[in-house]
Amino acid sequence: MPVTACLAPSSAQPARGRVRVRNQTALLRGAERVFARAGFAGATVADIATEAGVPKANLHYYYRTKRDLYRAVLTNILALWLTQTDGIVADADPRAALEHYIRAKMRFSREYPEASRVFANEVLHGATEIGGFLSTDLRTLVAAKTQVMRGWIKNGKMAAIDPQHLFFAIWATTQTYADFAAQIAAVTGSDALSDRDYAHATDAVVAMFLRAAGLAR
Amino acid sequence: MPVTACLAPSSAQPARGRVRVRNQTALLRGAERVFARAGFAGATVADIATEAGVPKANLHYYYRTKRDLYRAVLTNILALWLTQTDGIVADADPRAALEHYIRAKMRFSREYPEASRVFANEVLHGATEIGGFLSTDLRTLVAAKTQVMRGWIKNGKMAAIDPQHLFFAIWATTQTYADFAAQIAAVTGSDALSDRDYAHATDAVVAMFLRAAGLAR
DNA sequence: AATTATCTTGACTATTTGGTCAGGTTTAAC
DNA sequence: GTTAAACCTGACCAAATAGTCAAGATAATT
Repeated sequence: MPVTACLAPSSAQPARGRVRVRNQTALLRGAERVFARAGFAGATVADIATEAGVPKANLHYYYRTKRDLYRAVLTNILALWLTQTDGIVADADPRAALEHYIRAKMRFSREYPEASRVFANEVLHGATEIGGFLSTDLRTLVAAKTQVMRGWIKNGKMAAIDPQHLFFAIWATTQTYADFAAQIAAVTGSDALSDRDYAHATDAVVAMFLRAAGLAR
Repeated sequence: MPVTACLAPSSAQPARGRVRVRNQTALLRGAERVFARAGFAGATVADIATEAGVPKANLHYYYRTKRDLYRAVLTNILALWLTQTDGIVADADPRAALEHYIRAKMRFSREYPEASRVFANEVLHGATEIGGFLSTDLRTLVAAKTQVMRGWIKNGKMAAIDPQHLFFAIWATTQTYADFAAQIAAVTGSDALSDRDYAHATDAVVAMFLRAAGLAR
């Protein structure tokens, strides 16, 4: 299911009617899929329009350019990227907080693989559209959360790992199950991971990072 | 430095002359850079030709199609991807072997970021060109190495982590320093990681995974 | 030196693609 | 019901792009 399915379309413009909402939602969903499949450059507006079930000219009525549409898709995705760190606060139990975060990230990869791939593609090619978000919102968030972890470490509640690199490793590992699904499928010899496979993968990843952080039971 | 700089160009065809070698090398180097920057769809043959310093028509003399050139670039990259696991054998010291592997992977990300990005982009979009490689060579290699690790685990020389997911996590984490450099730079607030930063990152990653595998000193 | 094979490249083409637009249709407001 | 705003879309266009080609230049071979 695309991220777009659970968010009102681009709140930048006032929703002038329900027709607008319906069409923008369809376009954002289709765009997310096509951008995930082909990247920004490889996606064609004709493809997106077909996927969304609207004529190409109609797409341009709602989004003046392909880039505008791309940015709208990214905005929806970023909204989901920031959340889920709520548990990481000073007086929380480190193990529970970290486990919760990792499981949430794994669930994100499972439920929104297209969103994850669009994001990955964007960053891979220099984050030209979302560079601002990364160096402000995300950076601020990470600064706060790593500070919390440094506190945990100082109090002996967690092993002395560099919290920033712990975040990088967690992001990379959890996203790999969406972004590099083709590689994982090839190596495991299956077409796609089943629910069971995913649950097992999640447990394995959680176990790895908890042990890495000195938080294993 | 591009991967291509240290490999003879496409050994598929007999190198008929030194002119051929020189031009193919230049083209592969240029192509690696441009594909890394823009992906397959986003790269233009004109760009690649310019980057390589040859006329576009000359590019097509050596590589009939853009796809042929892309495949040649990938072939060079894959050659480097498989190596470096030599240390992971039954009678090796698990800690030394794993540390060596992780450090080699981090070095790869540092030295060949373009190659890493081309590979990432290819897998991200379904691995249509290298799917065969992944499901044969890589799969076989992983099967062998995970078998070794299962032996280590059985003998109590290593913690009971799923070796396959350990590989996925190591690949994801080490590659992230090349593939998601934009994100890392934004979060750390620097333009690019210095040698010191990279050395520190490597130590952090090694420490994390050794602890995760129950191999920390 | 002659001959052949390899290489070089400006000019060209067919196709794809992002985006426009004018004129028609539907929806909402009163 | 009338009017205005929002919506729809087939047809069109300019730009970009992968790939071709033919004629000339260079290198290799004898």
